[in-house]
Amino acid sequence: MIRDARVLDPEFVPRDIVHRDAEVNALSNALDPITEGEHGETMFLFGPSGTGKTCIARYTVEQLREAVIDITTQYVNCWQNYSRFQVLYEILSAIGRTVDIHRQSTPADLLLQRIQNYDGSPYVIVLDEVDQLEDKDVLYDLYMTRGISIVMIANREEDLFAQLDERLVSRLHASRRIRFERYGMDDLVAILQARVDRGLTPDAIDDEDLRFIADAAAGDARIAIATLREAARTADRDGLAHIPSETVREALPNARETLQQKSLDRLKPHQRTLYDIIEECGEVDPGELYGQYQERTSTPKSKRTIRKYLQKLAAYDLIIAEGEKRGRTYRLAE
DNA sequence: GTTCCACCGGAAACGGGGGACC
DNA sequence: GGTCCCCCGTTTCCGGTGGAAC
Repeated sequence: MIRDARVLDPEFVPRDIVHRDAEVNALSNALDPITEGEHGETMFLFGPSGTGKTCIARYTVEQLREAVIDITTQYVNCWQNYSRFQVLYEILSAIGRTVDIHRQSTPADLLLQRIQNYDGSPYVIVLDEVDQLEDKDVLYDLYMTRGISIVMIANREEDLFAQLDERLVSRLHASRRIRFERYGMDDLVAILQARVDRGLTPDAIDDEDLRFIADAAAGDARIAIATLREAARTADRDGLAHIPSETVREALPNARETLQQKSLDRLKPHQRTLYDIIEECGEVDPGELYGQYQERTSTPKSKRTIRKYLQKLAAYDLIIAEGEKRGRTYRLAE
């Protein structure tokens, strides 16, 4: 039944984008000067998870690569590459100047210097999850580097700008922003249908079941595609030529669990302990949480480190930190 | 209204690990 | 081998803040 499993991969970038024409056009226009050998505009893409920001950025950059023969591009996930050094290293690696760079001892300033000295083809950098960068000053350095066009992706505009210093805010104030709203029901159905057409055999799934998935995903394309993938894999494993409705319904919780498990797998052991405690307690205040954490760990980290871990868990959407300061409690995300 | 205190989060310091240089 | 420099995870310090107790 599965003709092309890549299409069902959450990272897959389709050849044709459905229902994001305005966003694609806005980003294409901003980067269009590059086709004339000029500099692209600095862009921000804002919106909730699963609204297609990363997909649109990758797609548009790919289109640009097809239009411009001589161009360099790099996608950097600032979640995985959150330090100044890591970001600069990723950017430098795309222009092949990292051979003699050592991750433990080379000064980050040397990496920046090499990027600033780069005088090759136009360079487009996509910085995904840019709000997860620990050192935001690197954005200023990159902004001031000529020959580089930057596309930055984050969930919430207010949260990102609250983290930037005034110098950066004033520079980036004029940058263009594209806001991504949650997908509507019909949009999600169309996205799923496009994946079905390319990835599955004809009539592999009923329209009604596609609508069920779209409805249950509540505007989040990640969940919708993961559910389709889960259902298709189950039916394929069972040797079926058609995905039964009950398989689709069973796939939904499994898909959510798979997405959540991916986040859980990225946690360090101490972070996982914290998650387990919060899961068992339902809702817990910081004092109680740290007390239980100390009991379960032979070499507990400091309270400050635990607060950093909890911030990470919240940023992963695994937990919710409710209230401020002393009135704060932690509980699992829905 | 005031005081106390738990908690948050920024900044600086610390220490381990690793490469470069002499 | 010793020293220096750097990155990075962690700890320490501390000012700010909101809720509880008085």
